[in-house]
Amino acid sequence: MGHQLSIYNTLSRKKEIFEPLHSPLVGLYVCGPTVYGDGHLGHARPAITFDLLFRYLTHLGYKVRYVRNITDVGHLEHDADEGEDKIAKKARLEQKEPMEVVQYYLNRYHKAMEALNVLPPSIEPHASGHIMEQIEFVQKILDAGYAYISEGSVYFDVEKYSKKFHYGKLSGRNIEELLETTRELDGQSEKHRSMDFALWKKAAPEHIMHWKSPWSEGFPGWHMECSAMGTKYLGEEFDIHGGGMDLIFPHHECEIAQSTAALGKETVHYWMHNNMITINGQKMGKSLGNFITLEEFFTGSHKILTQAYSPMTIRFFILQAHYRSTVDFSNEALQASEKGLTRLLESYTRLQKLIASPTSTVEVKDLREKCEEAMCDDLNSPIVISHLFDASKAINTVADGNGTISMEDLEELKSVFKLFIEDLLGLQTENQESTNKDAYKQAIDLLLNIRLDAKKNKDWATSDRIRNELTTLGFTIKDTKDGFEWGL
RNA sequence: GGUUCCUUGGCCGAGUGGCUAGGCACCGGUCUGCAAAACCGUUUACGGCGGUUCGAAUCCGCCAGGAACCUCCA
Repeated sequence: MGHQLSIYNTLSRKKEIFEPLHSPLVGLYVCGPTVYGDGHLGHARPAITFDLLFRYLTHLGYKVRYVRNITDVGHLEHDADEGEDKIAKKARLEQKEPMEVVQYYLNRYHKAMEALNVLPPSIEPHASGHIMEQIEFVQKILDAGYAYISEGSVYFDVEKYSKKFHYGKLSGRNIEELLETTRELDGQSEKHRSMDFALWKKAAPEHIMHWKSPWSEGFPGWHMECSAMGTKYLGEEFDIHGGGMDLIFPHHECEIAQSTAALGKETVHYWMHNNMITINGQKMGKSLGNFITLEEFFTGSHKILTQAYSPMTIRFFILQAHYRSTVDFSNEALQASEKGLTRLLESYTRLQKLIASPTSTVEVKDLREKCEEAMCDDLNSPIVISHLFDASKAINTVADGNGTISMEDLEELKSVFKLFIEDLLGLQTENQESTNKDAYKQAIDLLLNIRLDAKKNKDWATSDRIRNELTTLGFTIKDTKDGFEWGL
């Protein structure tokens, strides 16, 4: 390894060399979904981004503890302190237990993640399973003097906190100004200031999810779960915290404030944020109603989609852009990704069948190095992919008989492709259910061998019939110099 | 209004001072019974105007357009 991993830290707004606190151990926390609806394209972005990070850190030899939470309580609609709990609302509408709603959407989320070949995290804690930890965390903030109790709810005192610490350091918000302009107390609210946020909320009578606490029968504020669960599983200081850019404010800013107030120190060393997926230049999101669920992508059932897209196409589409860029959805862009992915994976299949020669006419020696370099540069997956395409051109040249490759180079190329395509980018190479059955494979081979004989006898009718009928069934048939290739 | 960021060829999308990104599409060619695939070649760029520099897509300023956050969102 000639390179050091550098990652962009939102705190400093620049790339920094990654130095773990307790190498080889690495703590990674990523904000997971609020499970009150089906996962959409937007959910796939952080999942895939941090899956790539998880895989790469592991490849570098780190022992990663990856925590991705499940928000199943406390996430309110409309206003952080006034709206209805999202899970509870869904449960009310569907006349179900809140946990029934949670389990249903969580199962579907897991299924989608598995399809996208996103590795499961080491720990997937539920907010509702850590109420005690959250109550203790709130108590610590109260004890430290940075929170106040009002009508059974507990609020974070942003003004007091900002006298000693920097509230706004992550989002770049200037809180001094806001404090000036909101000096007047708002008599309508339990809160002293509009910018104060809830650590614990007293449950209104209609709320169906509530727990006992020293202050009231109620539930934790949304930001609380990440502070409590992150520090519980990764320690009071840990390495990386990730999530979508839209969570920077208020969620992550509040998390920093909570942890700093309670523990007196910075908990997170590197903050990483993936950018948004847009549709017609606008953010794709639940609240905007312009989202397409992952299920709809896989089946092509959304009206905006001209076809179905496989999970691997979605994954490749996302990896073809850098995680800190916005990426704009369109059928055209997805179809381009689909074709590109096919090209890449077909050359990978061809690679397995190449015959070595005494010498090489293709250059493969620095491929591994170039790919590692790109990954180390803040996970630049598009560059990795461009290098792999260069290599796939070399593979095709050799496969066509227009070049040669030595045994040494061939082994290196196989090793690099396996590492980057399968292990790191996580692109599954074949549909294992359909092509792994030997009898099935041999039957297709038999048909195509019959076609080959027909071709030799210039029996084009038989030859074309076999090709056309197989094509109709969804196969792709390609003639090569001395035989054929096929796929589904 | 405040904060942050973006504008690259027909489309997507890297690149942050000099060296062909890459993919998709298009066109020409090789191969093929035909087709597909593959390979070779070609074409289309850095929002506008200034500035710094020997040299700028890349740095600085202004202008235009767009986005995210400031209320829940990945």
